[in-house]
Amino acid sequence: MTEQATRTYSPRERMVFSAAQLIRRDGVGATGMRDVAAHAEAPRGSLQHYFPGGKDQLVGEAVAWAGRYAARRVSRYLAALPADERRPSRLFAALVAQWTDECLATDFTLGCPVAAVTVDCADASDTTRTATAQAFACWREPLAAGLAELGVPRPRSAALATLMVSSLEGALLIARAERDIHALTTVSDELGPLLDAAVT
Amino acid sequence: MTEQATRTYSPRERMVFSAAQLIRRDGVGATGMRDVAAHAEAPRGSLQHYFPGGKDQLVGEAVAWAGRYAARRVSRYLAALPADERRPSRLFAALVAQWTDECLATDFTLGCPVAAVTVDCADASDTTRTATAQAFACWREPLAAGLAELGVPRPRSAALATLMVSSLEGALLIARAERDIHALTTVSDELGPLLDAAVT
DNA sequence: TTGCGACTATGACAGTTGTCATAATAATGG
DNA sequence: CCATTATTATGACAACTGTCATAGTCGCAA
Repeated sequence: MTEQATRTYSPRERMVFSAAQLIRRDGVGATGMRDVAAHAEAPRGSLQHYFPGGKDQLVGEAVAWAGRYAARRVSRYLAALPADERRPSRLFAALVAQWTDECLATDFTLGCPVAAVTVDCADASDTTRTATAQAFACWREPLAAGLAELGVPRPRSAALATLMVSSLEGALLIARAERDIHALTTVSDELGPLLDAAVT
Repeated sequence: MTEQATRTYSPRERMVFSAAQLIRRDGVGATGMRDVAAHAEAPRGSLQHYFPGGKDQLVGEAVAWAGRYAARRVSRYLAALPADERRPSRLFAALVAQWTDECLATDFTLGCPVAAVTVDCADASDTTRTATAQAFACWREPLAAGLAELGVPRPRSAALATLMVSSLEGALLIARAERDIHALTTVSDELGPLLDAAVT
């Protein structure tokens, strides 16, 4: 979420990226298309060219991008786990730490774009709602696979993956409201033993 | 959240109530003040009279109302627990069931107003952000007290309360995106044993 | 060159938004 | 009854919003 997207990325990609960035900070309603173009340093006229579906399409692609990004990050953290820390609790702690660091670095200005779109569009636009559902699935799937790889039996690993995503998402919400990391660390600490106890 | 607010409630109360209702369905940005007045069947001119602070004040009061409501509900569920089910897992299950029923009854059109305001206003308006923080605290406090009453030692009960709120809030988000109860029930089932194991 | 496609520029559109100024009405206490 | 306040009514304001129509520019192939 933090890599520079000024060059080597096409204007189209930058607009999707910027949309996700602005949405997770201000919400969908407060994010105008003109703002997106400006933030992406992309020409305004390209909006209707690349996104003929209008704002719905742009928001949908932003959410899809965020989902793929989150999935990639899970795989990366799983692969980067030290040999003596290959436990579910460590994977979860790494995920939480990522959000914690981002919260502190950005002074709690950024949330989760998928959560924002869910809250703002779940009842209005069905296409974007579907996009959020797929984004959550996209996030949960590699998590469940990772837990299985760490020794959690298969049907259970999926359930624990949804528990991880749920508590992480909720804790992020609370952290942003309180401008305090406490909820995130609490969730990580409390859930750790439960996760490790699920390995056979 | 479902009681009829047509009579015996002042126009002012109805507007706050309607604001919370509309916000948790459409988000803050998509909820206009004219919509709130119309939904509350209140005169439009009363808006600037009762809420001279503008939309910020109205949103803030709606969130505060939602926080108090949630707190009241926790106490009620705690008191209503059958004598042979006075365990933390049952309290949590009751809370989750409440949201589950509401999701099914309203076809997943309604979310949590506090979450919506957090996502939409955390970075924009600091007064409403503070309101969301207080609402979360308002919700967590009686939960921690309830856990303590059920036998969870004091410092731990607060941590488990934030874990409960976090996972519930996140699961509600996922449920709304997927239009499926599954995340809510999963969270309830998986967290139950952990909660009961904390009683001394 | 010519032509054709991809991309961009620009301005206008109708519909909102929140907010305010102003005035009329209802209620209440003297 | 009057006077004072609480509430409501109404219209207008400027500032947006997303979307569209139209024309423009660029690069590239024939």
